[in-house]
Amino acid sequence: MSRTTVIGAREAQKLKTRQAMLDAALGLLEEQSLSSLGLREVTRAVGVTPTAFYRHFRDIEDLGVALVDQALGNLHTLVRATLVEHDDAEDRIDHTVALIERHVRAHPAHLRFLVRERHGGVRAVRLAIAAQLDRFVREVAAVLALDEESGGWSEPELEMLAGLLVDQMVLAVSAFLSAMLDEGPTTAEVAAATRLRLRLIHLGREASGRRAP
Amino acid sequence: MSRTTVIGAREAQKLKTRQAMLDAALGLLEEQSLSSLGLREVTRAVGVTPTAFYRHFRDIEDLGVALVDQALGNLHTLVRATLVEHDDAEDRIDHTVALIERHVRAHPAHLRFLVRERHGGVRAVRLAIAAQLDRFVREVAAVLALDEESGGWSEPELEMLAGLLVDQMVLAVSAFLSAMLDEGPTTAEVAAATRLRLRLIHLGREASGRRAP
DNA sequence: GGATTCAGTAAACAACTGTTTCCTCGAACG
DNA sequence: CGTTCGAGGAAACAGTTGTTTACTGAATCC
Repeated sequence: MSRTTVIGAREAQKLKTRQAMLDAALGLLEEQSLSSLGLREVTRAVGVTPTAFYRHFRDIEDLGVALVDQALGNLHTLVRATLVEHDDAEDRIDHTVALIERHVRAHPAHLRFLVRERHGGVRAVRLAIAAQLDRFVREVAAVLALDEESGGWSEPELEMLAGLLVDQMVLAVSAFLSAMLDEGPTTAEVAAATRLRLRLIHLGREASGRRAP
Repeated sequence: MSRTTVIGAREAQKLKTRQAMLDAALGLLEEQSLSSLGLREVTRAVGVTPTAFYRHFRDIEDLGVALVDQALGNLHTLVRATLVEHDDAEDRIDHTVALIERHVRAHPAHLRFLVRERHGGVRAVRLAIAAQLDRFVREVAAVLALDEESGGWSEPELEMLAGLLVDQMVLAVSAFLSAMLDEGPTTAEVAAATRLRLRLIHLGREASGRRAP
């Protein structure tokens, strides 16, 4: 399933420094946004010459786009699995919120980058994130379509619901990150509030199906 | 109701340059984020010396915080008025979405700044925006409390609902802004999708009140 | 095993940044 | 009316930035 190319020690080293730059950039981006990140900052943090940067990226914007894919990488499949695994509404909500909290704790920098640059100042990165989230929305919609309660729901309606849910997840990620910095409510409060919101949305879904689909 | 201080020609000029700096900054921020905005950029755009900047702000962060209040200024009261004016759910949704679209067209730069810096790289600005939005949430909750359907709703539950709605408004603002730049869906599609979302949330509210409040 | 490719280096470029110190000159005050 | 005050200007400061050009030396290819 995974396309692996046999790899020489030559380009192994290249990939290693490339990844080092991405990691260093992610670290530096915890306290600033992409549009103020300097290419010299990145290379300095890695320990290479500024010129080496150009062997891997055209400019910082290019690096940002590369960063998007890594950041959204696993969350897709994790959420999908959680949704498929549980079909009771309350279970789904609890497990999804717990999953998000765990994921934020495990990869704070990646997710901070996503949340920050989703509406950030670099157009190409904004578009890359939007494209990834769109894929995510369609995946979630596909899972929702399997539920019994999706009886008379059209595809656009399901995508609307999925979009609503994905936005709630992103907002939850942002709130968890704030909680970890002691800005705003605590982690427990964020989890509780998110569950409440998701429950309300679920009720809306049920009610919507029951009257005019 | 408005506290107006009698004003000399002296500080009238000072306020004028201060406002010119805020406006110039807002313009420059359409294509970058606050953390990359230079104080020299701002003064150059206004046509004053870099040193003049310090007569008005300690640094760019300070200017950013000042910008927050201007940006959120009117939307509060407009939304409040719209909610109070209509109590039919469908009317509320239609008028609120229309109001948001109009407001985005009228003040794109202010709103872009808000959406961008809400999760942006400058902590003080993030906190200022969060504080303003929190006030907004409490205002909306207060209006919702007047509805009949808010029978057995506790205050935290009402604030949860209000928070959900305010987040939807912010997301709608962001989507309208993207539409104006021909990123993503068209303006009409954004309006339609937002109305769908708000309807679903309203159904959830009704259903939630009907069973366990 | 010799030729070639290419990741990373070294040094220099002009342009820009935030901040300081001192100065100017018109309005405001007593 | 003379004095004080304060918004804005001039010039210089040491650092920083992105990008170019020419190079080295080790892994790869034939």
